[in-house]
Amino acid sequence: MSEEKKSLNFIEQIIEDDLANGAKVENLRFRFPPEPNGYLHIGHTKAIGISFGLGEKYNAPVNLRFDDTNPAKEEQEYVDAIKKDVTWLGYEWENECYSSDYFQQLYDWAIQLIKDGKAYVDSQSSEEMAKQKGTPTTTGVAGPYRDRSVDENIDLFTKMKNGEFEEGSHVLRAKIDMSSPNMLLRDPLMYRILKKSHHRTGNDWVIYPMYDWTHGESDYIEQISHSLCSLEFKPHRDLYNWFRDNVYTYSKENYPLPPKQREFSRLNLSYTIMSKRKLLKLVEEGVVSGWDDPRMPTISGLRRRGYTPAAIRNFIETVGVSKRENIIDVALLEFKIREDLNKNANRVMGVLDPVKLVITNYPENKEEILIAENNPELEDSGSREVPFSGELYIEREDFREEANKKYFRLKLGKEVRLKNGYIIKGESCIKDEEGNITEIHCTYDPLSKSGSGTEESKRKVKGTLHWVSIKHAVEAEVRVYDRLFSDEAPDSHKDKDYMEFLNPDSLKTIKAFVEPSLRKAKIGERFQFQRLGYFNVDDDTNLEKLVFNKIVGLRDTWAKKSK
RNA sequence: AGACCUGUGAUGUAAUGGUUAGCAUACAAGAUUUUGAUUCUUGUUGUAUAGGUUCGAAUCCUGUCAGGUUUACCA
Repeated sequence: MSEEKKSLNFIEQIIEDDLANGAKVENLRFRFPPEPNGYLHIGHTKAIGISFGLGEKYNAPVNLRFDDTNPAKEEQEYVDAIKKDVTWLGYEWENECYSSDYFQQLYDWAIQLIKDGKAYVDSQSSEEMAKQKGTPTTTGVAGPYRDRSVDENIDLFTKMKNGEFEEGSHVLRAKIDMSSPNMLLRDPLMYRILKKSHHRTGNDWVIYPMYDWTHGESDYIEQISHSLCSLEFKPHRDLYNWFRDNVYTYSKENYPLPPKQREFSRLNLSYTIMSKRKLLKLVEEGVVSGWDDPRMPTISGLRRRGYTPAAIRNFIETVGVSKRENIIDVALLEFKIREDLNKNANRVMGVLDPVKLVITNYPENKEEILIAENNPELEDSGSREVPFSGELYIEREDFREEANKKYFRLKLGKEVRLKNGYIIKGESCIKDEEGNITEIHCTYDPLSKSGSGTEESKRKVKGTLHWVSIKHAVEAEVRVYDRLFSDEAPDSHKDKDYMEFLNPDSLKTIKAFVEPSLRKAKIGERFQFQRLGYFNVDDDTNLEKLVFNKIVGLRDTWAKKSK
């Protein structure tokens, strides 16, 4: 591998600088810390790619840590789904960690902070506290409980822990600075009472630590060197450091390396949304069939749609890392899956919108076996047999009675080639009362068979059509997807709800006919339906029913021009 | 608007004070093609803005403008 002077992104630069300033490469350690309250989406892949990518680059461990401090929203189902998705993407974590495993340590440190006069129990309502907090432009004021004695604080906090108080009656707050320009430093909450069962700790705890108190200290316990998160946590950094520096004075023998937080901009993709809450609503309201609906931007949705881990990882790689807001064109993601599948997916023929084609001079009842290359882009991918006969299906839009020279497909009096087969000439067509074409008649040139080596077989005709032999065709259900939203940034409008932009035609279910070799196709297998696009075999496939998802269409300059 | 962050073609990103600002996607033209695909060639569009520092500025400084974040017992 030629490591051409590949430029470093700003995070890699920070790490290189740290290394140059004495940090040891063997102390590098990263983490990916999802909250198990929903399914991972393409946006998370960026965070995953950054931390696990750094792990691969520096041969450093990367933990998968579940940030499970809010039992009201978190479930084991999500933990399992997240593990499956990260694994599917091809990453291996060093340790599977849970913030809930640190609840006791966090509690012990909280006691020390109280003893040092750096935390206190507040017994007001959240409204009262919010009022005292001030606003970004006005400073806050101290509440009436801010100067409780250490003994009283210890007593109250112990009782909170022991379940002697109701939810909402008391909280533990860090005592920092009510006039800080950073609102997060105006005595942030560390603990609240929550009498809910936790998916891992059950009913052991009735007080739960808040994100800010938990996250940095979890990094610290795991000795994460660089805690990388998205930009909206930038203001939390001061608080991250405040907690870290205090705890460090208590535990530097056990945990010698203080971690540091750095922030990057999150990924946004055009024509979709990236908020777990909003995605959950699509699931709950039945707009989609589930978290893994192929139209969803979730990892599980992309997987079911037929995306490959390689394509997604390449996409993330190409997108890069910076600190500016961005909306990445979904066309880039589509390019990446085409790039992968063009190289790796076998070619087959299927007709999505069939019309009958009869070859009038083809001997009655004759059948032939034609040879078709599996993948001209991949050496040694071999070939397969495709049955041919005098009655075929072709795509309805591949025939016109008459058309101008720009139309390369079948028309009356003109020739095209049937892929892997013969050159045919349009002769006539039959229509029903409404004028719809029901049958096309053509003649073929028996000497023009593909690969036969004859003069005739080498003739150049402009168009080539895909087809299936009616007698041998296999019926299949094909699900054709369009973008879920019609707007480029559906949740960026202040005056309109993202639900207003739902595309009513995002799913079309079609009855199609495919070549018989696909009878043996396995769930998850991907193919290029020639001239149409890439498709995979959906999970709903069973012995009676073959179901395909359209992953993405081929690039189609003709469709663009003919508009 | 207090504080903080960010502004490079249509989109994303690179250039770490030093040649005509690079790459990918997108778009366009041509060649090749038994997929109007692929592949190949070529082309179009950019340093938000005004000053300053410097021999030299996308890069450093200041102002302006624009966008974002920040006032949850969520993470």
